[in-house]
Amino acid sequence: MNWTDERVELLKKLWSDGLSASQIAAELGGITRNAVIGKVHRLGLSGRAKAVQSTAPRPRKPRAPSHPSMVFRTAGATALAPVRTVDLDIEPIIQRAPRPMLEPVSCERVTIMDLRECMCRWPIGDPGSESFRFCGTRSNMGSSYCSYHATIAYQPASDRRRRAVA
DNA sequence: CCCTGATTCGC
DNA sequence: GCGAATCAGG
Repeated sequence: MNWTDERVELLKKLWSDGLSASQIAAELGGITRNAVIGKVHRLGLSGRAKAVQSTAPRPRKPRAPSHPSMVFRTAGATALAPVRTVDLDIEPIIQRAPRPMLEPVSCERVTIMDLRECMCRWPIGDPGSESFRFCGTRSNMGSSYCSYHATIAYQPASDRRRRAVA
């Protein structure tokens, strides 16, 4: 890979923009960060005004499932059926935070549309995240069996007057 | 250990 | 001139 004028100009730009050598190397492609640094020095570009972010903006690791039933197995060591979820345009409000569940729940899952007050239900994921969902079971397990279910309310984000409680 | 830039030195 | 190897630092 040779240093064409085009690549050198891009290198200058990215370097002045504060990108790290490895980032620039990835951007240019087919080159190592050492090559970038070497070139930068040969061009006399070293000594940037500011090293952008000393704290690396690392992507966050995905969190663990928010409900034990996502990972629990039944007594027979049979994996639970995949949780059925529904993608709704809702604005959830958790009125009581979930606590660890006492027992694994193995029963039919329902969407938030079918949730009732008596049902075991819980949020999935972090409120505010795109992947946030509600899930519940159709059986009436109640809090004596499942201490994890949360008392939740939701309202359509598009129409907050039509507030409903699940 | 991960990352960073700086430097050296054989090619 | 190039860049891998190496170094020093956060």
